[in-house]
Amino acid sequence: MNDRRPTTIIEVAAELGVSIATVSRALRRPELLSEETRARVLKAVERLGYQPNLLARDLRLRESKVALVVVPSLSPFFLEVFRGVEKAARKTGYSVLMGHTDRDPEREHAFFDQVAARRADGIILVTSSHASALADRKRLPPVVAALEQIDGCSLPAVRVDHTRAAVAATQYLLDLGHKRVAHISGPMSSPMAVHRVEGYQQALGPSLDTALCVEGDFTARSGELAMNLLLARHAPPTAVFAANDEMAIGAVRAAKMAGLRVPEDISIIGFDDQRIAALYDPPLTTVHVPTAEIGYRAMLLLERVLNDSATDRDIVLPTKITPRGTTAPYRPRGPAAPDDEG
Amino acid sequence: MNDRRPTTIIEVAAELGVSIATVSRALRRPELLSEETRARVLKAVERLGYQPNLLARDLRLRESKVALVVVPSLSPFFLEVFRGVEKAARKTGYSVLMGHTDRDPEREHAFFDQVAARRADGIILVTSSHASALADRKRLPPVVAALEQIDGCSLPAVRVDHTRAAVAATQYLLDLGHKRVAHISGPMSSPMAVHRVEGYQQALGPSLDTALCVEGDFTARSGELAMNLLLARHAPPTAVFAANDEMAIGAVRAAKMAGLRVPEDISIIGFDDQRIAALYDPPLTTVHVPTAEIGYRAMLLLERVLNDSATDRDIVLPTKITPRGTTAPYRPRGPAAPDDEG
DNA sequence: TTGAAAGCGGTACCAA
DNA sequence: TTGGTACCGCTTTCAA
Repeated sequence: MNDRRPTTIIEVAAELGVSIATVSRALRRPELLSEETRARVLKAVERLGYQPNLLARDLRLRESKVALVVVPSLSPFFLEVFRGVEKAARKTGYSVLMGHTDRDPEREHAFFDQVAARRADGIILVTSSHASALADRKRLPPVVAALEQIDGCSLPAVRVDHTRAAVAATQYLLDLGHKRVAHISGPMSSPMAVHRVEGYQQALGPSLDTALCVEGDFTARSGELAMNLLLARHAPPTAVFAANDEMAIGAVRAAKMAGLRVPEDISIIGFDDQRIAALYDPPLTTVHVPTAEIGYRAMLLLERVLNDSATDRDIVLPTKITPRGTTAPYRPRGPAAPDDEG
Repeated sequence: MNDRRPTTIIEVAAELGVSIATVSRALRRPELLSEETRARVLKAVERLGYQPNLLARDLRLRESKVALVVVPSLSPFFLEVFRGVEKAARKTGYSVLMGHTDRDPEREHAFFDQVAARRADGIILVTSSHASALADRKRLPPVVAALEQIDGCSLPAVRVDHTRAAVAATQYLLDLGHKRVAHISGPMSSPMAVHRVEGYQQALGPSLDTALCVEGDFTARSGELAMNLLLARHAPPTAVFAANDEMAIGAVRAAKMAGLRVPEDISIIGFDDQRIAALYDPPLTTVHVPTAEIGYRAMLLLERVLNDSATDRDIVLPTKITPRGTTAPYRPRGPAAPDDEG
């Protein structure tokens, strides 16, 4: 069906009796050609449906104009970052290759190799994994970190301050009057999760009760499990800060299953503000992270890194507590209402 | 920082005093070399950190080993398809480029051009838009349709039968005893949405009430709006089939806001079985679509199309009603419970 | 078993 | 303003 090979620059040139240089110029440096020649060439290009072979062009130009986005997993959360990257890429004429590592260092390496092999010009690393792949590499490809800085490196980065945001989330619950504020963290293998616990701990200071901090793995299921554990404590929390929205939703489910009303009996705050947060019932109070914006800026930053080679910036974007339906001021609870006593 | 240019095949050859052909062979056709030479070359490759330039290789070989996945929008739904594609790609040695069109024909064209320009070998079209870009193209790139066949073409495809699945979904509600079953459809600009309405209509047959069919646009918000409309009818539905999960969730919200209990007062079934469906409260009854599997098979099919050039298959995968918490047998409802009377 | 060399399809320098 | 041509880095005949 598709047996004819694509038109090449040689055929276009032959068709018009001009040199291939002229055809090339008509496309890349039209100002160098006479009005007339340019028009003739362009018309022929159109007629023959000529498309320059990017492989050849890129080989000659030593650049591929593609950016590689590497995410740890294909979740809606990272998808938002990707969306931002893509938008910026379209604006700047880049194509975007996307890959996920499943937190496998071997696969991380494979993506770096893609750059070494010139399939991409640079990498946007949206990863929360340790920079294992980065460490033992002789030659680093151009790379920008998104979402958070890679531990131990000081890459150009576009990110948020996870610790500060976690402090704010915890403080938000404290300000609501809650005394026993628990935390469901992400896996300690994820630096992002670590930074968020640190914020929780900072906010609580000396009043920190380690029994109220349970480790999850960022899935809803783990949030459910963690919540069950917390509710089984003899002094269960009245508020919970979960390190991401999925776990927060799991926690809400577990609370409901245990017969608690959210937010009347227990407050829960998530993190990220994924789409599901606003959609959930009740809508989830959470920390908004400008994911798409991060991706957008990261791509722009990568472009600068690729061009100037001098840029070395660390862009920190603000987060924002977004109150919705899963948090409420603390009110003492019990089997009966307080005024039953009197 | 990264000023040294990458090692080329020439440098490796020079280092060893062999020809570049030998180096190339060590990597691509090792069996042609003597044991000893091969070992020497491989060691030098390792030592120098040589990575063949894929641009050059691809130019020579006239293939890029990249597949382009084109989706209409960056939603978690399409992400699942992508996940499957990526898995198959990894297995078969392809890289995956992803792009979304926002249903803009111009951008669809742009992606086809990427193939014409040899940045990718073929396309996996996960689109529900009309094949506008396909129609007015002289030379079609190798393309596989995923999720559904493109109207008017008969591309190799991996898909589900949307109409049949919609019949089953509607029938499921009917079997539950519901008489007034409404439908919230996707936008009629999407063939997928059209196929799903058709199923709804088929299942209802002559008893179809056009007042019970409202058009949405696949967003939760539109589901909410549609539901409000339906509840305002003087004979409101007792069951609703929404053409995707997001709209179904919007419908559930609207029902709750209107003071109805789901599923006691009204049953709602979605379509797709996105992740959010199982997470929602109550968990959404829906039609399971094997999205990742579709992507996986589509990539495998594309590879065959690219190689054999003879394949022309139409693979239809099964869907499955997945009962969860938003549907229940029909029971007449009123302002008071039935036994309040006695 | 190895080497020499002809491309793959462009870009851009140097001349004319 | 245009043409001739030397690359870009690799693969693969064809010969030795």
